[in-house]
Amino acid sequence: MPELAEVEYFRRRWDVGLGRKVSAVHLNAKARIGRGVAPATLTKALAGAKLVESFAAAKQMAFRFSGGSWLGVHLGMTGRLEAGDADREPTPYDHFKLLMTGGKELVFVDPRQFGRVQFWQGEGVPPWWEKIPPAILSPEFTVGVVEVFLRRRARTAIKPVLLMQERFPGIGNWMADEVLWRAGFHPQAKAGSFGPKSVRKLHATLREVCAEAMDVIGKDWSDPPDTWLFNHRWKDGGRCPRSKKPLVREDVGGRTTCWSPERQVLGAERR
DNA sequence: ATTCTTGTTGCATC
DNA sequence: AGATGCAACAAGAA
Repeated sequence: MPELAEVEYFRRRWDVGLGRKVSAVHLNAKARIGRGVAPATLTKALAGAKLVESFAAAKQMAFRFSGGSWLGVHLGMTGRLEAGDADREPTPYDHFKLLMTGGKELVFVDPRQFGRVQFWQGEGVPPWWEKIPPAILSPEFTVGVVEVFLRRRARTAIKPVLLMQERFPGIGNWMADEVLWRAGFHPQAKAGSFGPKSVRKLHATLREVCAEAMDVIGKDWSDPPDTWLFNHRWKDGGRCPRSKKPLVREDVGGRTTCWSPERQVLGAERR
């Protein structure tokens, strides 16, 4: 579920822990989400540490604690962050939990366990955090870098290309479909067939969808308006909010993809 | 019962 | 060497 804006939303759910100290750490050692992290190391470093600040970038989060300790969280497909008091009803998938002063609990819930936690202690930001490419909403995300990347992935359909985190950090399945639908490009158009005008259009639409998603979903997970593809994409018999014609759902590059055949025609990207 | 899933990675192949 | 495609991970939901 979690893409760019949902990740930002979940980051804020742990804000209740800011300024509080960790009184206990629970990591389910058998859960896949903790692969590579020793529960004892985590407990030793975090117990008594104060949660100082948090960050979200792409589909990742980082939580900084006093003492130079960093917790990284990736939510995978079904992960979510919750916060509650001591009387919070546990779920069977509370694989990681921080008990905080004041009786607050910060919980990482993930049924499928494609998500993960990471830990790092040292000067500055963790190495894995530094490797996250420039955000789509940052000045470094230029038309030029999009153009170069599309050329490099020339023979791949544009849909799976938009899912590549190395260039489009935070874009997931629904955002990729939303972008292509708004920009009017067929998901199976080859990345290499995009002309200069279309690359500019794609770049601008990526920015637009990211900004609107952060605004609508990132703040309080409001329902997106019906003018987005988002509200129609999973429904059988769903219709395009612009053309009112039936939407199509089909596998593209291994992922279910929804588009409006009326508006997204192969070849339109050549301009 | 069967097929689906809003993500990533590692591996085989081109 | 770099690009491409796909199975695997796990478990609930439809």
